[in-house]
Amino acid sequence: MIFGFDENELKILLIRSDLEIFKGQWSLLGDFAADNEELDGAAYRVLCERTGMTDVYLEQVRTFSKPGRHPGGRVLTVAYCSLLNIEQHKLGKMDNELHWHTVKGIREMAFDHKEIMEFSYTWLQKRIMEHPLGFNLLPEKFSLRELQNLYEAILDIKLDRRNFRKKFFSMDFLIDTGEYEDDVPHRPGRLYQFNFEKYELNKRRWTGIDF
Amino acid sequence: MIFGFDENELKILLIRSDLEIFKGQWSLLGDFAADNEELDGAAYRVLCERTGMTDVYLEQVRTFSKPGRHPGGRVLTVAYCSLLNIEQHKLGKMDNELHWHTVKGIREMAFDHKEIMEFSYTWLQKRIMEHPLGFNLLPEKFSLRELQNLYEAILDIKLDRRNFRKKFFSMDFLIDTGEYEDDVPHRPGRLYQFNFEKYELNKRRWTGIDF
DNA sequence: ACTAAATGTGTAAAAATAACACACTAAAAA
DNA sequence: TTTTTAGTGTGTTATTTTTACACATTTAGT
Repeated sequence: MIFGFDENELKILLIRSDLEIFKGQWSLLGDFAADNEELDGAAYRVLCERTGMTDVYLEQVRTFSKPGRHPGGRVLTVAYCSLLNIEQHKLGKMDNELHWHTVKGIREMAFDHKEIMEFSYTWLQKRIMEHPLGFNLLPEKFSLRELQNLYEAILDIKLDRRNFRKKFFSMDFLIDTGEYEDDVPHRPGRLYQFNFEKYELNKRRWTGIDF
Repeated sequence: MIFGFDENELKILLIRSDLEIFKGQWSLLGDFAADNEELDGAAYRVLCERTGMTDVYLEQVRTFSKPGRHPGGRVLTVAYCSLLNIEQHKLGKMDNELHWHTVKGIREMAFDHKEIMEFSYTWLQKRIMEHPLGFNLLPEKFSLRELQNLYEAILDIKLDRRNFRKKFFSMDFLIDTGEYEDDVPHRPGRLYQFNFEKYELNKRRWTGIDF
């Protein structure tokens, strides 16, 4: 499950299924693990191979094991969730078979991947409430508005501007970089702070997913 | 990971390792899944075979996959967590090779089972804060004191009597059965309510682990 | 008879969360 | 050029949740 965030929507990276019976359907990225490969490493390998990116958030979600879930025989799938900056990925050359889909818009998928996706999405919604993972979906520097849009998209709810800001500042993860974004069209509003002042993650205070 | 609760301590059911190199060490209960078996079902099968019990809480925790974690070759372990009423289990004839250990007292285990146990224990501590799972470790009818002792043992903290009671009553999961326990030595205290009045789970209100 | 340990009970403080309004700015529309 | 619309900045209050806390009472143990 490779998630990205673009145009204020949560996206997921999919590939066209290469199996005849799932022709035209989309499937999650995956691969078989080598005999001597730890699954964390295998998932990371696939991630890097497919996206060309490194240093990406990745965490195990759950194992799916229904018999018959793969037409070719018995296959267990250990699902991993990854969050990356979609812009950074798009800058590299995009594999032709890969496509970013909106999470909300997907109707049908190959195998039991719809079920896996829905489970992982619910998992992510919960996870993001407990750990500051959202940063991984944004560029290094971002505005509060971008961050709030991200949370609203993932959780599929509206958040209060003031409470959101209060919450994040109280956690003390954000550093005000003092920079402003200038080369995007200005929105209404007095000081542009919310929209254009850039923040970044305070890495001294946040050293991992557990806090 | 088969957890039980006895003598105010969290216990876990272990078996002596049958491998020479782990001689004398304890290991978690497990088995290989059959070719056409869903892992949920396989875990449940092992659970029933070993304990003779049915209708037991069981949930997937995580998959462990380090190469070399099993001397006989590549083995992936999908850990499941089960909570059962230890009294009920003890009433059946106890397999000679099985033994209930205190979770806190275990020093060494076969394979990487110590790591799996610690991960699952942490998982359980978190899980039990979010879902009312504790009931599964107690007999059908139990006192508030038993329930509090259980939470204190699992979380390894002291809880306030009044706040604990308030919390559980506000959740509205408990039914006062009107019964009292008489055949155990009375403890000090005025009305015995906390210690001896029996409650049971309100199954109308609690239909699963998600609430 | 006395001591020790555990009980029953309610309230107040603190912390976290949720709700809310108005003046201001810029873009878009008229 | 004016008007409308949408979006911003800011602080306070109310609500809810969580935590802290004391004393009279009861039984077991000595």
